Amino acid sequence: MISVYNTLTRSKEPLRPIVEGQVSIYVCGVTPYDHAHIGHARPAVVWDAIKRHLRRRGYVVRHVQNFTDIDDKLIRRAAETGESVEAVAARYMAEYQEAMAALGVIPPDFMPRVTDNLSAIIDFVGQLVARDFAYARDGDVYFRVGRMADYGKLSGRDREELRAGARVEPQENKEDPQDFALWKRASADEPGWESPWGRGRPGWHIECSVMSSRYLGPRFDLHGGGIDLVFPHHENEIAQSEAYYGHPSVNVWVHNGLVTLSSVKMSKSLGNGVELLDLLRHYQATALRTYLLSVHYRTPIEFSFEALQDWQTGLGRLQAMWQEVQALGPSSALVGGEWLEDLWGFERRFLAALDDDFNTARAFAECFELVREARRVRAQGGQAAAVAGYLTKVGLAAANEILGFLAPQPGPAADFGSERQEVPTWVSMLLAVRQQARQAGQYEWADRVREALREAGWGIEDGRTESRAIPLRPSRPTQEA
RNA sequence: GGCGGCGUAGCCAAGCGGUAAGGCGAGGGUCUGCAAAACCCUUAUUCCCCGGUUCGAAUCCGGGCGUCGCCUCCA
Repeated sequence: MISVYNTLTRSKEPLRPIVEGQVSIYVCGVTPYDHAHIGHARPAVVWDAIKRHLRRRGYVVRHVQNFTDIDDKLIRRAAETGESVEAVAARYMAEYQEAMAALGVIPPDFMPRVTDNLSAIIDFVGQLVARDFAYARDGDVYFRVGRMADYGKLSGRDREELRAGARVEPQENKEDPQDFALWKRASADEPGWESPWGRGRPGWHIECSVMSSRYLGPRFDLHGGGIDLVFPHHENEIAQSEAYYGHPSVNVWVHNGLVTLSSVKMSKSLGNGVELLDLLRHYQATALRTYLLSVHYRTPIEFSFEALQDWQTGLGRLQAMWQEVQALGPSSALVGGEWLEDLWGFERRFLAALDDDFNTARAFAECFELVREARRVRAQGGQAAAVAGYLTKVGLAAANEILGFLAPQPGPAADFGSERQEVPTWVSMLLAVRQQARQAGQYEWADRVREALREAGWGIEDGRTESRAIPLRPSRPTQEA
């Protein structure tokens, strides 16, 4: 039984799909007006893991994630660069998808865009107006929040408090400061679509109500997004959809914690090393992906290069074990002991962790314990080692199906660990001479060469029979002052 | 000011009523000419503070303090 934390009820609930054996998911996507950054990757990676786990548990999953390809920020950006809104959106949508592919994210089954859903949006708004849930004023259309008695139920606000706190500047045209725009009049130089209320564009919230129901039906199982979207976005979405359908649309509201960036002086201006394509140049794609899964999805992550680096280091142990066992096959040896049951039980424990509100942090802990136990048994050698190795391979493969920490993903980022940087001739020649010196016992000279190479950016590892040169690189992007 | 999180070893982080997962780091060890790499072992009598409930609390309740998010565009 899978349990999921529902923001609406503030408790974990058993997952009870509307249609037996199927799970429908809608996740709020991005507005492609700037580079994709680490914060955008979290919901994508988290939902990717959730989806893979649901599939592993036998559900047929239908997953929709939108692009908000028309909005004020996009219009502003287009004005700055002198491009069309479509061109700006297309560029950043492509970048986003490139980054997601590198992170091993299975694309959603549908990625609807607002601009492809205009007539449905206009119809939806028209219905709300016709039924008095909304009103038009000078080409704008507003939702009448006062019509919804339980407005505020998701975010735990009540209308009186909202009014008292009223930071919402009363807009001239609104009947009530809490009313929000379903449709916004477009000025002559802005993109717009013809509608019964004149030329305009959709408000921010309406798209999700329309597209979720269009692709998943008037009721669906899970609605995701960042915790920052709870108010006003999801609150308003609930108001619209429930006004339209007369019943709740969403079974379970699932919100991921944010990636906060205070330590890297994050602002919307970016350019500080947290852009995904930039990060992917300096860290393993698998490390970046799983760093976001190393913490429970509802816990906020205070991003730091150090924490990411530490995680990558630890992940290397899992990857090293995989390298060691991936060629092993089943054994005919009949061996066993307590360790056999431990290794055998891995997948059960791993999946149980994920059943519990998708606890990827605990799932990873199981992986590390699997590897440690396997190391212990393998150190003893013999048939037990072969059997333990094979079981570990099976376990890691199963875990990797969901968490995705092994296969380096194709993409702009060469995988840090697997990349074979070309060793220059002068280095290999020096290494060869040094090897002879070592065999002759001239260690003092050999040590000096090692030191000199280190300063030149090459680390030397002396093995039993040969020495290797490893490129030393900065482990993270240099930060601008 | 209102609403919602969070505060667990040097750092990151699970656990959310039954007696502290996991990772990094650190210390010790195996291997090695040494070093590195790799691997093994060790590393919180205790969970921000003060009260309370309970046979029993990191976990529940009340009150503080700190911190983050939202209330305006944000994943």
